[in-house]
Amino acid sequence: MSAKETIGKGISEKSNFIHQIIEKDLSEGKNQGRVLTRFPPEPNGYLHIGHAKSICLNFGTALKYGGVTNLRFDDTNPQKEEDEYVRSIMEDVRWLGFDWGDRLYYASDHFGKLYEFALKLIREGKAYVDDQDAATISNQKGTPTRPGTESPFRNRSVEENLRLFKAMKDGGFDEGHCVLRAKIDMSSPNMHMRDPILYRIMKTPHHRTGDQWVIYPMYDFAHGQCDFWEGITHSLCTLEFEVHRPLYDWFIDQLKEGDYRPQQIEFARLNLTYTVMSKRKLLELVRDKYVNGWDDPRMPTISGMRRRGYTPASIRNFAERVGVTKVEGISDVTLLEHSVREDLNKTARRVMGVLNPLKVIITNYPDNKTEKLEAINNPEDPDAGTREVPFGRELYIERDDFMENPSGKFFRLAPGREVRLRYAYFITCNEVVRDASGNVTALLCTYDPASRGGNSPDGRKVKATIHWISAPHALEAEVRLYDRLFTVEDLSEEKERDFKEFLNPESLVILPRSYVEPSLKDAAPLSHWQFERVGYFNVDPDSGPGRLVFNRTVALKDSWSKEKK
RNA sequence: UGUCCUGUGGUGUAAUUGGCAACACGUCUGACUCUGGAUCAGAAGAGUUCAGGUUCGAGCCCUGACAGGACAACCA
Repeated sequence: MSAKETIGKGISEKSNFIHQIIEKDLSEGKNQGRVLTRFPPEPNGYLHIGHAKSICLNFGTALKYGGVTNLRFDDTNPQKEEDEYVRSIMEDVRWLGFDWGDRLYYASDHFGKLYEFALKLIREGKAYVDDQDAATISNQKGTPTRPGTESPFRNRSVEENLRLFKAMKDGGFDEGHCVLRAKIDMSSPNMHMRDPILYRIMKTPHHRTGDQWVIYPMYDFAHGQCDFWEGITHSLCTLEFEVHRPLYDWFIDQLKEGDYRPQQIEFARLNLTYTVMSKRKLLELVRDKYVNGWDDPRMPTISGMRRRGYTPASIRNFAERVGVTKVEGISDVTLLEHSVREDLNKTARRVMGVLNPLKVIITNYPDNKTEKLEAINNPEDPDAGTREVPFGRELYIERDDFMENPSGKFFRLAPGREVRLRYAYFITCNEVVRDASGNVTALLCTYDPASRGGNSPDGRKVKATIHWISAPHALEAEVRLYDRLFTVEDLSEEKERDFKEFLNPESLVILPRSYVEPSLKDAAPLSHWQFERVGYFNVDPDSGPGRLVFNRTVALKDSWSKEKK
């Protein structure tokens, strides 16, 4: 199956300013009609929903215009990058439904050419070796409003620079002893043009090149050239690189021979309410154990969302919905959640699960009798068929579905009130059983045998239908309820306080003893289910033989919870 | 006292490139329903940051303000 079929129609149908630029380029015959994009993560962390937006944009755009997309790892800093991240990134991109085919690249593939290019700049008098330390160079940079000053080493001879740079490469200097800089303009209003550093010495083994190199190019010196060598036509990146573009263009000007040059177009990164998106902060949450790893279902990482039960289609649809612009804003997580419900509503099979059980005894139902009742697997999908659920004298219902003194618009079970048990019978609550301290421990009810299957022969109506599970058949399960990780909508507004102060203490609530119906006995890890009237859940990989663990992906929309407030 | 970027309902985006501001999410009604889900029907909500200008006509063009953001890592 091709990527396009996998993704299905819908992806990239909505246009945006980048598509408009590309359509104009295409109409003018630019790049011989070629569209080649790239997704260039640094393998120093796990991908998050913000990356998902970029992945959908890059791969989706190429797909839309008959082009392809390169996956390129920007691995120019061996101190931060690891193979574990490379693997997780590839897994996540594939899981999202995209395919880079054989176009897998690493910035480190281009180290040789980058070195040659640096040599060329030196020969042309456009780069020099600076022996000053980091602090000095930084001070000489000036500030955005004050011009910088030139390094005393700025005017070394070409020969000396060549000799020094080769010595850097050959390990002749310690880390930090010197760097290679471009000779551009120390008084440029654009800080990035003030003799940027091209190469630094780093005696750290690289995850791919080992100890072959002891000098490594800076990102700014690598990225644009990698695009160029790979033949990228449209280099889509986030807004903060806008000010870098003149520098990238400067490098390409020194490099290019014909008309071709990659075109960088910047778009706004994704921000989400109640969420942090910086890799640094996510790493901190993982490293200091505020969450249980990169794939903790509360994390906005792709692996976290996968474990939480979000689907690739829901994430793609979300990316499509938020669109692509240059306006920096914050998208509402509820839009993401809507996309998740929308997809799961169509595909997730319905089952019954009781989160907080309350025992119900049907006093007029025969002891030891069990019957099988037919239940629909998915009303949105007739092909999903039906299943049988066991029914008996003792059941569990949801504690929230009973209220001793029903208030306002509560129309579920209460003393003297009749409700329907989904797919089963009408029952009426007659008596409340309590323990010594007065807590409700069970309900004594009677059922109407004529209402079997949930229909009343006399046309009698009940206000509510509730879910239930036959007590002797119930499967015990651990249910993990997730809520937003942070308590404030927009973390970027809270500059004075540390983001961890806003962690939601109730972001994870574990219900150790919930019950689910027996059909879930062999539910596959990561499979999606709707617990009727409650929410969407999926099987956590922590499950094993005899142990079921469910994650609440997202709750169902619940107008009663609004009523309560 | 720099350079660059951006200002459209609560949020995210549109507006055939100068022609009565549209859509989605959310919100609120109502219908239907064996999920207080889904679905369906409808409503409220912006006159496009502000002030000028060009024009028969401006969210789109021009000028000037104002507001927000990015840029001063040997990070990416």
